[in-house]
Amino acid sequence: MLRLSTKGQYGVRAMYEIARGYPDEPVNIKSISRRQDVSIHYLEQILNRLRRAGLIKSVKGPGGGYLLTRPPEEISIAEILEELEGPFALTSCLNPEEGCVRVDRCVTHLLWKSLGWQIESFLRTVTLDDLLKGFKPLDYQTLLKRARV
Amino acid sequence: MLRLSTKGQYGVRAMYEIARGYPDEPVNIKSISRRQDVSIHYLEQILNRLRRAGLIKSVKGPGGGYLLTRPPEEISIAEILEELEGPFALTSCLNPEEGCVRVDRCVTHLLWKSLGWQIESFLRTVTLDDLLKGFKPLDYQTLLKRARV
DNA sequence: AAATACTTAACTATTTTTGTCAAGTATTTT
DNA sequence: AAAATACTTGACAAAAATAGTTAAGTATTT
Repeated sequence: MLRLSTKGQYGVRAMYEIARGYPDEPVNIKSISRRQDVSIHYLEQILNRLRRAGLIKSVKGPGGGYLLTRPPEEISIAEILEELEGPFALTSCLNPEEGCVRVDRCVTHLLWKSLGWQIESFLRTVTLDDLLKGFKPLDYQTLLKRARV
Repeated sequence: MLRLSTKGQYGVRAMYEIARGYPDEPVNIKSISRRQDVSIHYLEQILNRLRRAGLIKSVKGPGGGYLLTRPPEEISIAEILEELEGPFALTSCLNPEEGCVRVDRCVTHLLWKSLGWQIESFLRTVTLDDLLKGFKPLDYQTLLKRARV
């Protein structure tokens, strides 16, 4: 249930590897593949989307690879996942493109929407920099502070 | 991404209908099907699992149907979803039955685990009674209080 | 010119989801 | 006892999503 696809998982792990080279050491796809146990071809597919989204840029030629376009502390996990997996809509009726025909009568609509908010706001508080420093679950106090509630 | 299956969605909606009959009015499958637009056969499959899990009981014969085994305020959405979709493990490596071979090296392991906790603890604070009363997203203060942080 | 490295599109196997179908069993009412 | 109502169970199957592979490039630096 509520499973994250491998695309999202691999994408975050790849971004972690690229973040390690920030700000000026391009990380090539082969080393990401080796360190994270993901096939080069599959990574290409994933990194392509992240590049088009502007989260990373590529450097061609020998010694080339991928670089973050912004500092690790400014890139949240939510951003990465949104690019690879779309909006945080837990049900198809919450997807802006599909819509819901029974919103009015639906007793669970707000529930799933709230859960989506919870997930999204949590993931917005976690950045690549947190992963670099060795992510530890944050206590509620810190979470609240970061979420500016 | 992170999509809830229809089984989980329909299950919660069916439980809502059954909760409306609490404590002594059995709700038959046909009326759940009609009110929630879900096929009878599919509902049978879902209600069967919930019954085996002890969340509901069935009454046979004319006038029969399904009844909650506990008051609506004691049955959380988390309980229902766990029965229908398994544990809140966002990645297969977090599933107790599968396990993870690279926990030590995995930089995202704790992240997904924390997210799972967030989701689960949120859903534990929402009960069928909340749905009956018309669920409104709770503010953080109330959430914290309910979660006994 | 050669080596390194990224780019893109098309394709496919596998798995999961979302149901349906069929053949029951159990209980109550008349 | 018979009929009606209602739940019970397991097997099966179509459709969609996921997870990846293959192939044929293009771009840049040394």
